[in-house]
Amino acid sequence: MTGEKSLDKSGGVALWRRVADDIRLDINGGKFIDGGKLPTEGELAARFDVNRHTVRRALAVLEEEGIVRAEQGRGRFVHAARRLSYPIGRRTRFSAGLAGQASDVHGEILEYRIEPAPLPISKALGLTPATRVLRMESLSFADGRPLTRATTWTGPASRFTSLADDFRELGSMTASLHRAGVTDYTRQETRISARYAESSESHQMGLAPGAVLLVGTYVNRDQDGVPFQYTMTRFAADRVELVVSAE
Amino acid sequence: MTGEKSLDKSGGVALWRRVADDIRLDINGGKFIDGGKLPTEGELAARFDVNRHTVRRALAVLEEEGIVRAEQGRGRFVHAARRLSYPIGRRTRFSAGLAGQASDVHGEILEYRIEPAPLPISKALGLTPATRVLRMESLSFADGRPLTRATTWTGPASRFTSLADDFRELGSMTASLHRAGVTDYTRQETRISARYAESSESHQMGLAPGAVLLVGTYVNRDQDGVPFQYTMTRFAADRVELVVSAE
DNA sequence: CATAATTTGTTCGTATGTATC
DNA sequence: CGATACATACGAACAAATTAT
Repeated sequence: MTGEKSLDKSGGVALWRRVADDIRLDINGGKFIDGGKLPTEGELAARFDVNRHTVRRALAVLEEEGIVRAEQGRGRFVHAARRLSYPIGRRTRFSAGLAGQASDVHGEILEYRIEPAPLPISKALGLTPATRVLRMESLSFADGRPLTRATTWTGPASRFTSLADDFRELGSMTASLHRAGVTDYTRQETRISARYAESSESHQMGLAPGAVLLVGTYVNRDQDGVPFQYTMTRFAADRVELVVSAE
Repeated sequence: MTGEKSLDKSGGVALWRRVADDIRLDINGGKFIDGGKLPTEGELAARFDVNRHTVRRALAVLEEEGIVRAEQGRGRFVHAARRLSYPIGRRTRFSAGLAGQASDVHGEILEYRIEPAPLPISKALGLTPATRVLRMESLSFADGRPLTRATTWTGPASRFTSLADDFRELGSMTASLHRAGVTDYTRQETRISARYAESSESHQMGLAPGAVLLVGTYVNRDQDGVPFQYTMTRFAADRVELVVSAE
């Protein structure tokens, strides 16, 4: 047996929430076979040293998320969703990277606007401050589930007048960029951090409040080495892992 | 201005905790200049639409963490700790990667044990199941603050009998491996995920309960291409970001 | 088939923590 | 600093569905 799982004093997070997070970690970490049976409420209550009600509340969360299914008199059963592997590299393309892992992959624009570039963006793209750029807020889905929430600054705006419309029409960033004369693009480096989701983000991605996000930021350069796009992509950490491959 | 910051119904996380997390995100995200003045309690209460007591409790947490400093009658001031950049690549070496960012970098072994390799480990290292390997639990520090918490399986054990002792003596994994005949090593790929810290992890790393961890897992191969080491490293997400560079 | 044991589902009550005013 | 309303956590008891004997 794995032994006791003791949880110490709160820190502002409810006990049922910590129990739910812990069980979810075990499920996603493969400690229960998919389709297998979860320990009973009583066993879990004993293991975490909490009341059965607290365990039930935690399990209710996981049922709402669809990773646990309860059957009266029989027990609870695991329905683990496989985590997708998202490749990070010099020539990463969104849909190509997920090929073979999900059958339906598509994107959706939430909002787009032409506006002066914020200072860090204009600096990263080598533009004079306040040059106008296209900011796009978008969601991507894999098999119907939200996978990423991205903010993309593309500029200067004069070079990418129809990018948003093209993306809406074609559903592919690579194809839309091609229309704007970007025949090829690469990224120099990707910075990866992690943090809690803000409430708007968890709402848009259908995540529990305070879910964990992987955040990747990078600059794309065109075939001539000119930086033209700054992207911040938030990944739902319980649905995807990032894979860095040496080339 | 960004407008209202509305926080929706709890989800098991106390309001003061969500306000604290939100302000910390803003500080770490660079929305307040280091050394600059934070909005007054009243302004923050209005912005988050909460009671002033709630803001005070949130700020008390941030003061305890040392990223906010209160001064009687003047206000509160930001003391943002710069996030370290940890390079991820084929030839990553721990201390070398942080050179120039932190003056004091060192490691510490919490525990080590020779034991049969768990199935995923033996598989990744190409060993027959249950071959004995050396498991090491370690912490690393940068400028006195815990930065990573790693679990390393090195095997087969017969090849690395004195690795733990050497590491304790030399304080360097690269140097210790050299003694065991590993003159050079590289990693093929790194998988990056993120999750909440378990209570033992947040305790060992001196983090708030439920803090966010970046988790990197990778396999190292020696100069002959033989996999000999499987590592899982947990990074405190608010102290470090990972940087993937194209080579 | 009958009954007991197991497991989830529900309803009380009580004490404490959280958040506002 | 209280007074108030609501969420959180525990404990005990019982009902309903399923499985084992």
